[in-house]
Amino acid sequence: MTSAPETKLLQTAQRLFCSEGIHATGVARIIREAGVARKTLYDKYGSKENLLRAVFRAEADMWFRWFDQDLPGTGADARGRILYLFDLLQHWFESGSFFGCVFINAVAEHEKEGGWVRGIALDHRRRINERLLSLVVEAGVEDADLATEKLSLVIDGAIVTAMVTANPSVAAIGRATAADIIDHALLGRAH
Amino acid sequence: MTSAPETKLLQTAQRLFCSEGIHATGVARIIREAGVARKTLYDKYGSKENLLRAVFRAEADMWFRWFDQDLPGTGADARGRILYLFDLLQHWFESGSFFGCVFINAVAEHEKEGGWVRGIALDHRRRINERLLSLVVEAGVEDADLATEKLSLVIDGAIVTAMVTANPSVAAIGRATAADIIDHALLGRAH
DNA sequence: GGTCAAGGAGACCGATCGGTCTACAAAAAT
DNA sequence: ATTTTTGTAGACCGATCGGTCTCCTTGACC
Repeated sequence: MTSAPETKLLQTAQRLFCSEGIHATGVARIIREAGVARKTLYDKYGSKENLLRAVFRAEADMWFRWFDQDLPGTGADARGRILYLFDLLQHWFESGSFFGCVFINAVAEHEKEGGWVRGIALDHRRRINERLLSLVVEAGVEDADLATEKLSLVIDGAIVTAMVTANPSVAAIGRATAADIIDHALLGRAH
Repeated sequence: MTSAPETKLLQTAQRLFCSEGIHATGVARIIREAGVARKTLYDKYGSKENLLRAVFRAEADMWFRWFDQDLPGTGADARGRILYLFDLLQHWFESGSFFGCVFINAVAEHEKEGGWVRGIALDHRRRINERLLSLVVEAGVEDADLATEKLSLVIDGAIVTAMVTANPSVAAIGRATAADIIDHALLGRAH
């Protein structure tokens, strides 16, 4: 059974927006590679912009699956789950369909002052950092807010570096850096 | 005295490519805001793509000024110079003309497989990491290659986070993370 | 003062953009 | 079996894209 046109469009757009860029991807190519009529795209999504919003939602869902299902499923302690997040990142980088984070990429190629895209990316970032923070707090870190900001920065750095270098193993660099951050913060507590 | 058309074009392109995106910036807007004739752009640069290459060169020059002039000018030791790099980053973020790294942004909005843009960004990255590595070695870090990769990742993370959040103080987060990395590595040596 | 290159203003080109619309086939619902 | 929905194929629209070209002005140089 072949997926519904709506799903096919979403998956094709997700792939093309990330691998080729959003502006560089015309609707003609999306519908051709999705094997779908032009009218169907506009019946389902109304505009290219709304299709992009759907891609945003899809990638956000991936992150929430990580936090709400995969991480708890490990049974590890908070520190272990934070580090396991980087294993999930590596898995993403290795998937063959990784060409950067669609939020970051979208901000990069849209107007940064007054545009709607940056607002959506900020929302996403805020929600991710909430989840991160609760892990950091559970790990018993001293200055949890600072450690969370550090980890968030490392995650973004790993994503961008993986996009530029096309080398999935940068996730391990991120993981080691995260360990430095956490262990330094835990040391500060003991002392 | 007003700058030469060539300079005006380069500065305008640098600003617009970063703040609005490369594909989203038409040559009509570049020449309008540069106050220059369309023909002049094509006399000087030949194409929009070549203008982008010139913008790449300009941003690379900024980094090399940092490494070859600003950092040695501090007179600090290697660890201090590495940390001072994040003060330079903060200065960049605060400049009002910061809208992300043009290399990263360009990769984000161009084809990632087989395109020429990613190659240029990789070259830039490699040259920056060379400079970083020599600082890390001078700092006396144990596994200098690993520490360099970590620092490079943190730099990219700071740049991207500053672009998305428009908050220059993330440079301080990056600086603190860099300190975690270096101190952890120096600790490993002592032990 | 005459010459000539540099640059501005803007018409113009083919291609492509996002988006709309019509015509028709397949399938689902009744 | 008939109606209604869903989707495809593709013509078509105005706008904009990057790039070329002509015409004209300006200012530096001899």
